[in-house]
Amino acid sequence: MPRPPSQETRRALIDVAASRLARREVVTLRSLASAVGVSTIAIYTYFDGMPGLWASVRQEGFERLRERLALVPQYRDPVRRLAALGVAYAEHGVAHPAIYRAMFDTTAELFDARSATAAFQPLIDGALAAVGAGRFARSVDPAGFAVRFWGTGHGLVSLVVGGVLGIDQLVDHAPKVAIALFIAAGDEPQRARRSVNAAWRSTTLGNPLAVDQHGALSERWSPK
Amino acid sequence: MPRPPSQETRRALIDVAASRLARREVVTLRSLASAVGVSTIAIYTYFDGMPGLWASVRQEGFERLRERLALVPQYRDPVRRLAALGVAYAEHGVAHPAIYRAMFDTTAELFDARSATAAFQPLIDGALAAVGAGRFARSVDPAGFAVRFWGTGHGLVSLVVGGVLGIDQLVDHAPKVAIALFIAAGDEPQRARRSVNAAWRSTTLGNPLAVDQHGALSERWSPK
DNA sequence: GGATAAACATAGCAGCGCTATGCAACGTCG
DNA sequence: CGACGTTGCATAGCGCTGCTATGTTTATCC
Repeated sequence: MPRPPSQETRRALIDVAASRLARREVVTLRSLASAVGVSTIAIYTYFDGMPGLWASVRQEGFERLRERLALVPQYRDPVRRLAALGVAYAEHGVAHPAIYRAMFDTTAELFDARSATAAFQPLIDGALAAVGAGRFARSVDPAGFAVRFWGTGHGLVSLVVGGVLGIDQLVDHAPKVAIALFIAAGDEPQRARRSVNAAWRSTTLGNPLAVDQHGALSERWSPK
Repeated sequence: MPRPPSQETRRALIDVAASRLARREVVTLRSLASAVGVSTIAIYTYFDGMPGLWASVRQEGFERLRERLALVPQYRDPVRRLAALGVAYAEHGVAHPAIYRAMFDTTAELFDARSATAAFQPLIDGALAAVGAGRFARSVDPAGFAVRFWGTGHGLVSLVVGGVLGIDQLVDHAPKVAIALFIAAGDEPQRARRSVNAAWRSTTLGNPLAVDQHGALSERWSPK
């Protein structure tokens, strides 16, 4: 009997919020409503207020990250694939700093964690493959390795996104950290270096005008 | 000729802001002013508005971190000292999550970066000592190593502070990452493990009622 | 085609950061 | 030592925020 909600309005609100975030414009209830052409009530109908909208924007961010990581090829070399996932993660974060920040802004209300879990699943799969291929020691727990790989990478990326480190420092240090973790997981040093260097050679980091995998021009990154 | 500003009022405003932050209370201009017993104008007289106050709170956070790291003993083993600095950093961040978050909230206005630099200086000195003692390869750049050590640790700590990872995961993964970085810097694996394990054995992490170095009861940490 | 329940608009609430105005307090002078 | 001038500081009010009470519209079901 009830009137069905308009999924287009819901999507438009999330998209406009993400867009305004990326353009570094203020994201207020009124600005969103007027940009979409609805009244302020819509944010309550669809998201139960601004905290709920932020939760949806974060979820959208993890979904986009998942899509991005899903595009990373299945290299024959499992360690190279892990390194490529790391590069893609860094590129994505640096290309979309405002949304990256929002994703990890945990002052906001929790959201459905499944989208975040899904985004990181390739890392666990990659570590599992590296163990299976004999590149990592059998004693390595794939999920644990994925946490270390992601957690350390997140540290560097978030510092770049926050303007504390420059992109050049990310390009300098991230491969070194990855190599260190791969070797610690049991990979042979020479092979680890080769796999990581191959992945980092092809990065578009530092080219802020690069067109990303979705065909959209990257958010310009500018150090504060 | 002018009337001199009251440094006590200035300090009280910063302290109350840090205290309210730690208690997870809202930090508003009006709440600060009424808690200190002054009018809202004081925030403008001393900090030129709320952004300036946040900058001062962040600076205070880095100053406290510096004091904490300065208490780490000068072990004879330079790698053990680096590991102990890492433990102290993690303990400090986990004990004061709200202030830690504020310190790295780079949406706020920039502040005098010298306090942040001063806080991290021990890491650079430590890496330099490790190179000097022959534990790290001579080719290792101390400042670069410090960035990797800090950046990766910051990643894990910020995820714990944000409620994404649990403290148990920090205790599990941080030592492994440290060992990986030390070995990659040229330290002998056995010695690296010994130094790191010695440092992490004595941590009070996971004991939320621990009294910190300043004699104050730690901010209770509760996962969101 | 009327009943019903949700979508949605309008208007107004309290609270926010900020500022124009005016007075009070202090160090520097004649 | 008292007038001056500069700054500290209080009061009141502005425009904005997120939010909600009220009433109307709209799509679905019987």
